[in-house]
Amino acid sequence: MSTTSPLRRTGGRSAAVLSAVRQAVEELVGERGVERVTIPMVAERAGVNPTSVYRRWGDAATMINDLATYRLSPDRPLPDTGDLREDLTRWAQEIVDHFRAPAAAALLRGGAAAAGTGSSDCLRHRRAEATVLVERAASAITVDEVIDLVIAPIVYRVLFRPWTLDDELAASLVERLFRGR
Amino acid sequence: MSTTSPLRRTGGRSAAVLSAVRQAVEELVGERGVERVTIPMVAERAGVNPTSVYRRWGDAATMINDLATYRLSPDRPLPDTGDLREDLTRWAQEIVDHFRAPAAAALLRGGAAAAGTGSSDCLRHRRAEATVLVERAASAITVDEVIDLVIAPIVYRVLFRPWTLDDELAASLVERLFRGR
DNA sequence: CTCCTAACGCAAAGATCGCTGCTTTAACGG
DNA sequence: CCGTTAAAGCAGCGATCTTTGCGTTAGGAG
Repeated sequence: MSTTSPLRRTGGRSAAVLSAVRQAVEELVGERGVERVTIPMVAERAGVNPTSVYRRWGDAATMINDLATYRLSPDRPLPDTGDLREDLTRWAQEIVDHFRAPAAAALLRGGAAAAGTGSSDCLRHRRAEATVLVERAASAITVDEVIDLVIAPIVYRVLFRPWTLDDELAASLVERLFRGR
Repeated sequence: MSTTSPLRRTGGRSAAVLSAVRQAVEELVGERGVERVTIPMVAERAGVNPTSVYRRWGDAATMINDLATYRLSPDRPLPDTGDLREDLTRWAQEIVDHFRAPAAAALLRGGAAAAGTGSSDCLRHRRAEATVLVERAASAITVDEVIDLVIAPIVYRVLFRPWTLDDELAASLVERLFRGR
């Protein structure tokens, strides 16, 4: 009997399963979209028994939420060049680059689909980051303007016109934000 | 044998099925969220045989995307006041009003979710409409600007912040389009 | 009105999924 | 090492979804 803490097994086989499943989820989400990823599918590609996945995560949504790591972690350092426009450009570029990965785009689609039911905004971190950048610079630019003029067009393209996510997009959107149209 | 064109049946029973399915999908997507709507479910509520739905659309994602695409009738008359700004404002207002209905918002979520699998854009009619308005006026405003500055912010709000779809939104977005920020 | 056949309904077969006992393996503590 | 037991594997069940073959209904053209 363990008196200190409930015994957990984190290494060896468990770690291998976790790793294999994580990679399989990322691949499949990118290939088929969040909705069309099932646990038996993931298990097969990971070379793991479906039961193991069911026992650990319960259902596909929980699994994807847990594993599909947003490469844009909330803890990552934000650009801080001293120039708001430069900061916003780099920040927007990060976001565009991120969503060019099919898996990331698929996750955004899933987030959009779920936004109605779970009232959770999967882009709230981006909004928080915009707030930091804007308030730090004490500029006339508002957060809502950043959302409308930079984030919204990026999101629109990711969802409906992903082939228009080109290298100049981030810079030109931020330019428009400052220039006015 | 029809020599002119492949015979299609659009009226009568087919139209009734389409209408019933459309209403059922809107209701169910609004109630349960896009991911949890299945074809047998839709068929039952529509009073239609599931086979008919499978034969017409193939799968749930295609069906939802198709219905989301046509929800705002392509045949409806566009505003034509002689003033581009006024036309765009009324047009944007129509769209905002439309998406304030929870069922319409839910369908857009479905369209966004399904946009990945097929390369279909359920907002392509809105883009076509914008093209008509802009080209008719021979203005300096481009279609892409209308999409980025008017449609994208509306879509972003519908998906992630639906409570911000207020009465002034359409007018203020169009104003920004003309004024430059 | 009549013919042709697209589109629908029905029913049964087939596939897939999610779950649950039970057995087997191997991670961690002593 | 050895013992304990967390976690993985296996097999099989029920439910639901999906497909398919075939008969029936009714839209559209002549």
